[in-house]
Amino acid sequence: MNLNLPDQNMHSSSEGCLEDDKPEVMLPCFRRNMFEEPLASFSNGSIISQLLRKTIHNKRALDDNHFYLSGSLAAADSGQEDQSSISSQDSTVEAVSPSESVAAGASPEGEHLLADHLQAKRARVENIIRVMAGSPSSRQLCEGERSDTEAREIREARESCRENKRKQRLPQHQEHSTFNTKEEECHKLKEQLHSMQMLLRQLQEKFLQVYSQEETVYEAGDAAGVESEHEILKESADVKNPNFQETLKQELSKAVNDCIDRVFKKASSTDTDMSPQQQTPVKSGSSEYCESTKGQTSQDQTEALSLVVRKPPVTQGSSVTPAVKRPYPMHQTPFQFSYTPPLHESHILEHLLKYGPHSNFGTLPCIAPSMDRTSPDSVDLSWDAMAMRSKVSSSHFSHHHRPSPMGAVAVDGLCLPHVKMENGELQSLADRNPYMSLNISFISRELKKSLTPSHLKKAKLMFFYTRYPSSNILKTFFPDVKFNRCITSQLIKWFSNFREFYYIQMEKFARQAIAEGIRDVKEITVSRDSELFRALNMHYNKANDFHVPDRFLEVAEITLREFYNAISAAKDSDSSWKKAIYKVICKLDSEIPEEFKTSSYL
DNA sequence: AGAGATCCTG
DNA sequence: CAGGATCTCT
Repeated sequence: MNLNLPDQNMHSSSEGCLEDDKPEVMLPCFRRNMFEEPLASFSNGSIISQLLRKTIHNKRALDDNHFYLSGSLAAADSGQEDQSSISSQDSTVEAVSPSESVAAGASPEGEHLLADHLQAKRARVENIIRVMAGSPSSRQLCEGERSDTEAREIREARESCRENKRKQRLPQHQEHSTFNTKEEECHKLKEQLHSMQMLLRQLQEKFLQVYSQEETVYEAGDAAGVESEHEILKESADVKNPNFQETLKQELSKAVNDCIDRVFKKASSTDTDMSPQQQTPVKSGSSEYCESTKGQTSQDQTEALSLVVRKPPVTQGSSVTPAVKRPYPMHQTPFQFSYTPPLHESHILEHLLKYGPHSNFGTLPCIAPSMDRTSPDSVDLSWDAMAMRSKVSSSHFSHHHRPSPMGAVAVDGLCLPHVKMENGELQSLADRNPYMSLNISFISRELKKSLTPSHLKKAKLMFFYTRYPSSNILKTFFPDVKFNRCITSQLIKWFSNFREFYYIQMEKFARQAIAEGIRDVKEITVSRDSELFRALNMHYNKANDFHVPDRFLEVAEITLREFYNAISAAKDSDSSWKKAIYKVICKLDSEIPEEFKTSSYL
């Protein structure tokens, strides 16, 4: 009554329209990686051919095809292959990589023969990769078809490998360090290959699973869908999946192929750096490598499939934390092959989401220099995990609208909100890439999850801006949450509880003011020093690491005055006297900062 | 009927 | 903060 109720402008703040999406945040790097980097990486397409050419006339070399087959199959197996199989793969890398065979392609008359060999070998390598992507049955077939002679050759090669290892036990220091470096690189390469192979299968499985759910189970709702999910999967998989499956296999095979090209190129360049004398004992290098990597393989593989990536120490490249978070910093790290982390599933998934399956996996952080993020492994999507990280640097989180305490490490996860923003762009991409949208939908869905304590914390902070969020707002601001009826209700309930506490405090302090003899409503104010504010801040911002917006103080003051007036007018005798107040307060919601839209905000 | 808000209780 | 009851609104 005696309060000046805010008009519309009062809460249509200057923070921008809710739907004011900002495509440019993401777009530049998106385009860059999608269309430029793959081109660059394709220029390396003939690496395998070059490497094969170098070894083609090496009569003493073991049949590397067998090695490839063995190694690939070993890696394609779900980590249960024995160590000797894996080490044979290692030795293969070594056997091919040396570049000492200068004479190989030198003789002109050998060109035709060489070309034939080259083609044949390349075909075999590609075939192996296809086997990698193939079904377990096809794999078994290959195993079964392997002749006894071949098996024996492989065993002999392994023996030779170990034998040479023993002979080379006492290398010169320089040589040793060279090999160590090379081992390190090759080991990481092997890990990456292994990871990709694992991912290949997982992606295939997920693809099948999700595609069959696409228009049936998921839309029908969660609870009911779970049980029927498998039946639907069975029914639809046979009809729909083959084409998509094949295409996906091809795409991933292509990616793996290119990855291998890069691997060999790197290995080759490493060898080139060696002195001629060091290059000569080719097998010694391979044997050393073969031995030394054996022990680590099984251990290192164990975490390569985790979606939640362990975070290494934050590299504070720049001294100052950026004031404005860039979801995809343009910062590019130099190509440091030796220090690249293992290829994680999350990398693959993110890559697929951002660039689509037709893009080149060479743009992945572990392989290519063009990382469009500062922290290659900050891929965890969860608000939860980011909140955990924020505890480390929560001291930064003290200013209004300060986007992220993570600073340079700020990550949007899969940037689901951005994906929504980019509908137009994505559509054009999807036109060129029919599987893009499919990837986006299923990957984002796969990675969403239920509410966590960190979501609760985020919701409380959001309460400073909105007391009555709609379900749409909730969906917008919790992009990493898999919404269903239950989750939505829970979130709504949270805000209901927040309001309850809020209104209880208001009534309490209003009565207190009246009891204190305050006669004029203008005497009632809410500042950051107020007891009321402290109570509210303690409830919604317990850690006190969030700067409560001034607008919330205004709203609190208005609410308090509403209660004061109502109680003063003895309206509280009416059972529904609060409803009028609620009606006023619900109009005072303001815009939630954009930063809250990111799943990684805190 | 279902969603959402409040009230009450633990 | 969750669960249940009740009420309102569509």
